[in-house]
Amino acid sequence: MSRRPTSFGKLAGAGPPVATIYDVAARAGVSIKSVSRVLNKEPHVSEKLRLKILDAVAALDFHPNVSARGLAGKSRLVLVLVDAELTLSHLRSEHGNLYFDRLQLGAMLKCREHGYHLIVELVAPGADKLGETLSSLRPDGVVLTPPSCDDVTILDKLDRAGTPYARISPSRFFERGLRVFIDEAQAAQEITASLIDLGHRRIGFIAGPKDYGASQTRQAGYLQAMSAAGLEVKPEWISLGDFTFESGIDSAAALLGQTPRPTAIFASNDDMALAVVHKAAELGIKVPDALSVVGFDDALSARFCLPPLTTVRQPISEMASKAVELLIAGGEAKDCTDAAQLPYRLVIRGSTAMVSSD
Amino acid sequence: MSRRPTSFGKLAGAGPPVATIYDVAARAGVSIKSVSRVLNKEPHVSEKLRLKILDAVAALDFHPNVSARGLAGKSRLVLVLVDAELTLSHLRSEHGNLYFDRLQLGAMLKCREHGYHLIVELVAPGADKLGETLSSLRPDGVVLTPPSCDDVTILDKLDRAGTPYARISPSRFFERGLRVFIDEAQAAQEITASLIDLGHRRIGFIAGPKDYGASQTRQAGYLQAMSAAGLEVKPEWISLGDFTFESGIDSAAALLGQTPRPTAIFASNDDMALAVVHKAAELGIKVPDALSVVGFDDALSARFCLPPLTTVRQPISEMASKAVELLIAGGEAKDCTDAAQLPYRLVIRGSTAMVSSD
DNA sequence: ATCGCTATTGACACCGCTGTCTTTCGCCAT
DNA sequence: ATGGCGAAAGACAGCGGTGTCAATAGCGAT
Repeated sequence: MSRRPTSFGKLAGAGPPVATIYDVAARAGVSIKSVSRVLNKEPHVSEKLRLKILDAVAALDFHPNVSARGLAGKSRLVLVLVDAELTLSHLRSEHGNLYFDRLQLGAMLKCREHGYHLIVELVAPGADKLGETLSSLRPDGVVLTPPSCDDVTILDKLDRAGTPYARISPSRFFERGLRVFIDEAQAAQEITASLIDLGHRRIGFIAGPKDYGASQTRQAGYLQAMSAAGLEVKPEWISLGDFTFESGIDSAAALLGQTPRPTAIFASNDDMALAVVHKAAELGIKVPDALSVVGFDDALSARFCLPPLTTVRQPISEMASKAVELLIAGGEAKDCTDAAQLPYRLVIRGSTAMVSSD
Repeated sequence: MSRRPTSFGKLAGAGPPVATIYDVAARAGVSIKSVSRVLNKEPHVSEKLRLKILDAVAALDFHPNVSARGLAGKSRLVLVLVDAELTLSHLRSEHGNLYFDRLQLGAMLKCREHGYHLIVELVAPGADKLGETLSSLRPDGVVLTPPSCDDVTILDKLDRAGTPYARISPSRFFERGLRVFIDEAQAAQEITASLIDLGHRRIGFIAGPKDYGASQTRQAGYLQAMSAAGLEVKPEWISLGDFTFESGIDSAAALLGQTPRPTAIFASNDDMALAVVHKAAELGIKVPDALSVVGFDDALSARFCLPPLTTVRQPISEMASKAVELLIAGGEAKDCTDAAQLPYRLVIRGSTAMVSSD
């Protein structure tokens, strides 16, 4: 047994005494290594010793020091990277956005459950400070959200640092890192079906860039819903966008210029859906009376535009929780899953309605 | 010079090599202590050495390990305690709330500025896990917001742990911890004056509990504005509440039952102001047409009720930034301020209007 | 050239815990 | 009893920094 002087009870000026592993070991009459074994649920500890140690731990209200553990092994820190531009734009617009609240809540609770802690850091495209943060903090895992989860620079830096990361709803590079996502094909199919149920027959679709996996998937869902309903899809009903508002304007113009024009448009993301609403207003087409519009993502703006957008919501909080879970599991075993699919939810808002007299 | 084997370049399985202070020392041909001195801007380092070391630091892209520093000295961690109930209720209500986004952004940027990191943790009344978090994380400081910044249990635990904390907009125990706040008296005076400017003469006031400092201060501001405008304040115009919605209902009933009744009511917090709006609707009194209502705090609900509430907004982001600044300064010097006052802002919304024909 | 002093610099212990390796213990077979 | 063995428990060396104190260097005064 070590004769190292225990710090417990010393009357240092700063804070009151805080129990260390040495104090616990001394009180239980064992070596610190045994205490460590119990704390980490390692095998090879007799039940008798285990109980004695647990007693001492409780009596001293001992909690292992994160820094010390981090120095010797895992940091037990999970880093959440918050996108700088996105955050700033939220703050500028007076719109509330629950994305980060939900995200953090989910991540935080899961962290707590496992004795991990959540560090929040801002990241700007280019990720100047990321390398510094990684090497000085050495988090056990990083949670990424759109759009930064698709930023090559960031992914590269993480790979180079050898830090595991979980990407929430990535829209490309599907082979990189751990991933948490929803079944986009199914969701796309379902939201298309909801338009069909409202009586729509001529339903236009605005695709995303063809090199984005998400884009392909959503289009497949749209096509499948149409064919399942026995509806024909005219080639000109599908317009190619690139997920930006601007491209949405062009696509909307192309779609709405047709005769007869579609009575509903499914834009494969909210930005483009917003553009459709915008263009429709410009053309004097009333939404949802004369045109139903649906998007995808439940973006911040979707909730606050006029009319608010019917779209697909992802369960952010659960996804964050799952992301942390995967990261922690990944640190403890090699044979763990590297991806998880969660249930989505259709959010019906004011931008859709029964088809008007056709 | 130490002959300790440098870890730089070792081909460990996990991550790529990361420079340590030993690597820097070796490359610069100095002792690690000198490197440490330079990193911490300590005196007693010759300019020549300093430059050599800085060169090595840059060349190796070295960033000191937070865990190691934490173990030996300061943790460089700032903890933000997020109120559990508040957060959950935000999530339940579909209302957006920028409070935490603003708070975190401000705190985060200031942390980054000083090489600190932000840890976010949930805290529930009772603060079960707080002791554990404090003793295992040993943060250099904690940022508290309402309502947890007024929770005795939490303050006690922090004091007992000897952890410095900064309270944002505390409403009691003004002598405890570091404080960041706005000039409530002045703000109350100004918002009262704004009612007077709208032509109101009979302005009711709903006070908070008399043992709350904030309450006293706001009332003083109200009285001062009235007297500055040469307006009399009838005793029955002041009703005592306790900052809860329920007490606001009672006070509103008392105030609105008078003849002639006030044309405007200043409730000393938003919850009570909301209650006034509620009671007025019940009595068939239109807000703002027949009654102007103002609150205080710019609470979450203030923005989203109908009509949205005119109130006083605190600069959350700046306050958080200031809080972190105070905490960090406090850790480095003894003679630092323990309180800071920041500018507020009147937020004029739909609950106030020119007084109607009297 | 020598002494004295202060400004630099370095050696070394230590922060609290985990990984590795050794020692010791309990128990069964011989 | 005696040897063999796997499980239990401990000793000890780091992890990457910081604090303390001793060693050294630089430099004006004598």
